[in-house]
Amino acid sequence: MSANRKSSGFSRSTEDYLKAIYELEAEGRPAQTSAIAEALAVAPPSVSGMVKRLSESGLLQHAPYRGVQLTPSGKRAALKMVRRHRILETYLTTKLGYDWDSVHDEAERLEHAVSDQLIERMAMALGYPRFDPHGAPIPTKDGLMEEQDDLVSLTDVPVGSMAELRMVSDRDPDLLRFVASLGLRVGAVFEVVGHQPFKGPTTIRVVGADAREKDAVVGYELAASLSCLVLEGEVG
Amino acid sequence: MSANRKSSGFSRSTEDYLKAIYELEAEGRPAQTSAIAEALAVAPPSVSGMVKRLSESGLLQHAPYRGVQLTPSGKRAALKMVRRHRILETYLTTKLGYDWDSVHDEAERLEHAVSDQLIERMAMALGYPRFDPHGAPIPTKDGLMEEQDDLVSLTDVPVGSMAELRMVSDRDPDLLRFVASLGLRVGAVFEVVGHQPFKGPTTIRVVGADAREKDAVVGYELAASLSCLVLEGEVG
DNA sequence: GTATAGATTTAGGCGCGCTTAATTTAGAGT
DNA sequence: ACTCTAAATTAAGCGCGCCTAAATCTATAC
Repeated sequence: MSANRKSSGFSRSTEDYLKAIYELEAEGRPAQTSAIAEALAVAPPSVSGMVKRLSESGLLQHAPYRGVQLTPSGKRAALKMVRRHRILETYLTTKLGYDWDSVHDEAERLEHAVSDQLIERMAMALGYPRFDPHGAPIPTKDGLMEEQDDLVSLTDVPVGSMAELRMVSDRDPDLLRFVASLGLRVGAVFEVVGHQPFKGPTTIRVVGADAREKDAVVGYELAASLSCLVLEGEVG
Repeated sequence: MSANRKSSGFSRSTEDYLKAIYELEAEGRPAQTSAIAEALAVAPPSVSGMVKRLSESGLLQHAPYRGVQLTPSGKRAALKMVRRHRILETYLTTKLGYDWDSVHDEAERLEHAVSDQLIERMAMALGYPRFDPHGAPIPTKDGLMEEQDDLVSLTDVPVGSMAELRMVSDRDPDLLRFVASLGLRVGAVFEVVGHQPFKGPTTIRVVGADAREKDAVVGYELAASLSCLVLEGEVG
């Protein structure tokens, strides 16, 4: 009889590793030791050790010196954590008045402590939302997640197009606060005025809530992390 | 930089020990090693080890072979956990439809993961409740807790008196379900029909929601764990 | 006053997840 | 083909919190 049994049956660390590996795979990158280490803020040898344990548990496959891949059961567990995280973020924002820049850390801790029952009750109270406050799709209980294949990064939205902000990473609170300060939230509509070359900034014209327009300049790195839906061809 | 920093700054185990010791002290019993061990379902030597660490951290005083006492800072930390637990129980019951018999375990896990901010937001959403669903008083943010000195155990309510159920331990879900099945909840009013001697059962007549009356027989152990307010002298 | 039962502490050890230091491997460049 | 670098792994060890077994203390009974 060991400690640390929650409803998932995995340790806190195990849950963190699975989620981090899932997110790396989802970004297309192969899940390398160093990438996992960086995501979890641990030293690479810690990852080697944990990867060994996880592959012995059948949660992932390990090609030594090459990388790691989730097995179906590992992916299922990871998606469960993603669902928990996003339901929690949505609940905290909708029901308890959290801002979108402050929910991540809270959800990060709670996702290891909640029961399946609590998550389902929160989901029900929210009307089974499909997206979290940052626009990320919420996997269903059965581990199905909507594709977002029509989204492009702001850097790739053609000049002159109208576009809608659809998704921002929840990782960096400062970034989220800054984005909000530009008048941008998920669903905000704007026109792309121009891209500077050589990874320079993008200028956009945001349609504010009061129908006023406001120009904003967004650095390349930030623009690259904003996922948008291009609305139509050219403007007027 | 070690792991496991939450807003409280203590490890999960530390929080559990402090709360358990607090609850033993609150019941008047001296907090002995074996009592702590039983409360936490660990072996006595584990307690000796942890007590050593906790007293080195200044959270409690240890008189070897005698027992343990919380220091002011230990008591503060313990009351914080009690507040968290009771706010969580109240929130889950009031806002998410949990029954009073199923909230304890969920709160037990969540209390280690929530931030101070989340607890305060929940408390606000609930209108700063003074009691949890089992009738236990909720300490304030500053660690003040209402006295409940007018309550007596059901075994001590005089025959013929009317009384009101005010508090039940949240520990045992089966007990709580059974109590509910008798028509008893916090605030329920009943008449004590009789006590059998030699630790025999107590018979009560519960005033139901539909104003019908229902007799119920309650074993001694259970009766001892029901805290009641005696309403007036004799009936009729 | 002493024997003894029961509680407590010490001793020794384990698993998890982390670290740093040393070693091995993969893969790119010449 | 060989060298060199960056990434990954192995080696060794630590802290926490748990365990069992053994030793020790307290307190009660006689």
